[in-house]
Amino acid sequence: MPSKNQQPPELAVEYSISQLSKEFAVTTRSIRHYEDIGLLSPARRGQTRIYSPADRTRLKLILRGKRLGISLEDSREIIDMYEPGKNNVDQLKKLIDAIQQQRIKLNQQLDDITKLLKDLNRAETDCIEALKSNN
Amino acid sequence: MPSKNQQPPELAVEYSISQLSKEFAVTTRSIRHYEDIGLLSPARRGQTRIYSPADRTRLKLILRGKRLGISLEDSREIIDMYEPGKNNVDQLKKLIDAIQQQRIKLNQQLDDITKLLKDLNRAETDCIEALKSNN
DNA sequence: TCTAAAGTTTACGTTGACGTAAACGTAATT
DNA sequence: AATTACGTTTACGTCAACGTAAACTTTAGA
Repeated sequence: MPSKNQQPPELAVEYSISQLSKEFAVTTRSIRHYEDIGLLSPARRGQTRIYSPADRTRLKLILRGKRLGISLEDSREIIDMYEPGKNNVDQLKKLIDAIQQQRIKLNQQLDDITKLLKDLNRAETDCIEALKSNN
Repeated sequence: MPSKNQQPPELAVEYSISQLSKEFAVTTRSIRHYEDIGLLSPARRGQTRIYSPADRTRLKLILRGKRLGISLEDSREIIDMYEPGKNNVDQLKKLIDAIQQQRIKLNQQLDDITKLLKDLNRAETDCIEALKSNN
């Protein structure tokens, strides 16, 4: 078993699947699924998966994407944006464009969220009103 | 056909399914699906569906939810929060709690989005850097 | 030594959110 | 009268994202 020590996750050098599963409250099945579709590729010690801090970060990004309703396929794209190391000029220009697309979507989400929050505020005050008059 | 006039959608008093479909760039199949699961219940003229401004608003809320990755079931809950008219005290307290839960989730999303935007900024500058040195 | 905990692969099942015909009705245009 | 545009219902299909066994191995601990 990798990393038996109970230090904060940030400091570990490797992780077992169940450690990550617990830390991020996601099933091991999901984590393996992300590997199945090529979003993760942890090292192996024998048969057992060994996750590096980098793997953990990728998982974190995947889950953040999920919370934003981003599909796994789209997450793959986004995550791959972060390493423009070996891309050629053409690729890089595409990347910049994709980044801009994402930004647009995120700004739309920002707008949606603020509106929803306002709606919730109104709904809450309405609730409190109703409570007062209903008592 | 309801509302043949070409005035801005806000001013119409009723809508056909294809009007809404075009306005919000969603298929009629989806709109009917939302009805199937009880998220919409438009009036009928004969067999034909007639959507009121209120129906249109509900659809708008559903789609906003979708953009935020909210499931249709959860959207139903949220939308139902907006009309605390005939609820009893117990229901209202539950509602306020649910509203608080949603707020937490939304604030988490806000955090996620700002982080993602920062990441994208970094990715973009990296891209531009790579472009410079690669030329 | 046996058991319990954690790991593995393989593979079929499920759920949500629609897509995609098929088969038909109605109403306006040509 | 026939085409076109829009509407309807019914029903099977699909795709993503896992859930859920089943059957097995490996390792740590009583």
